[in-house]
Amino acid sequence: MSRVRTRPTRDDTREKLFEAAARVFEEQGIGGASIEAIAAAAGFTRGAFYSNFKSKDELIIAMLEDHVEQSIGRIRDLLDRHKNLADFIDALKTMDRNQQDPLGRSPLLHMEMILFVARAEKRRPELAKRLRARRKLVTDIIETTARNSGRTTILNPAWAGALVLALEDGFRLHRLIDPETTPPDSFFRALGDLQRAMGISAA
Amino acid sequence: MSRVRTRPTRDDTREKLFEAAARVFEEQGIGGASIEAIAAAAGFTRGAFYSNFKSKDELIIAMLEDHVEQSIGRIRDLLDRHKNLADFIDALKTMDRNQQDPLGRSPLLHMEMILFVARAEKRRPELAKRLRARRKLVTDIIETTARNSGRTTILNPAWAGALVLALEDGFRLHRLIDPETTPPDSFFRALGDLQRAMGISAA
DNA sequence: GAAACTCGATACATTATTGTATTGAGTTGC
DNA sequence: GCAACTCAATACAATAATGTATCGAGTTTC
Repeated sequence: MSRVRTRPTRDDTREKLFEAAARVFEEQGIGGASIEAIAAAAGFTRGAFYSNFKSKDELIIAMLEDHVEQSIGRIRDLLDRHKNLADFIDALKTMDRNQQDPLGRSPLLHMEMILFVARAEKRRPELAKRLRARRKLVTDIIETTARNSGRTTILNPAWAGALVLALEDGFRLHRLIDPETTPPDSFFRALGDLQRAMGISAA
Repeated sequence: MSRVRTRPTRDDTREKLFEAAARVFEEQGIGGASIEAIAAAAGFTRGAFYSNFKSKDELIIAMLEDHVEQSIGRIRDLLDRHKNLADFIDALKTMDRNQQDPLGRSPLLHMEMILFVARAEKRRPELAKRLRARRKLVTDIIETTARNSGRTTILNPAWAGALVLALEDGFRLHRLIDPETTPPDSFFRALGDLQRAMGISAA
């Protein structure tokens, strides 16, 4: 260990580039952002960028890996800490706000990334696979929860997961252009409706 | 009127540029597409492009106006021709496939455009307004239908519209990266569930 | 049918963007 | 403490993209 570190570590630089890229992508879109703009937003030159990533694609892929890993980690963690459903959902509500990774923080960027993955499917099928794995984790949780909580005739448990995820991203998307009629809690409100609808089957 | 027209009309050219832009945007994203690439895809040079549009932004805005107008028109038309709900939904199902405007045809482009509008909100607030108007038309229809069909305690009619639209775009989005678990009829299936859930309230 | 007009092509100047090769300050191993 | 190494900056070459000005074939008007 040196006495005083005057140079940031490699990880610091990468992290700064992630944050900067997120800001630039949000403003200009992934396709519209130049490497120069990203590096500058992070307070670096292009040299720093190329020293850390081979290309814009590689940066994006690294950001995605990071995000999916963190997201899966958070979900597993919540699952361990909150055994009953109500607690779990409560924890979800409060957590959603202050996230460390840029992708989880910005709905616009989140959408942008999904489109990137869809478009990159041919070149990079592993990206879509990662997103599908994350998706499957969530749908499985929901399916299990639905099965255990009470039987239903309205919705089959396997289907419920797909529904919930579609609702989440659907509201996220619509909130971008119509926040007035799409309050932040729309998704959780829909979740509540869904739970009630499934409970009702016993009637 | 001349006897034989050897030069295409202005509208033909614009239409070709729309189609070409849709293809290029789908492949490269809006931000990643150059004017050169769009013009070339349409079989023109950049000269033709600039003769018809001031910039890429203007082209996109024209495409959007076109799409929203057509979409609203189609909805109103369907509404007139199919007075009862079941017919209306059936007509929706069959119509969804073969649409003339590029934006309605490509889910990826549809999403891309929403992001464009969200990002352009500050520069061009009228775009988001148009999308919100289209959105309100649909939610109003759903609200009215829900009110007339049978009262409910599970979902309030005003809320049902937002829910339906979120589902539509949510499934559209997820189908891009996970078509396996998101069949094309997912949205209609969810619609059916929703109808049943609302009907149940009487029990 | 000739003058005015339209629209896409071409040519050109300018700026943006990219990727690589090299340099040098900072760091680590021994 | 000095040799090897790391990493961001700088310089450079090449290409990509933009926007404008101009030209000419085709079209309309009278």
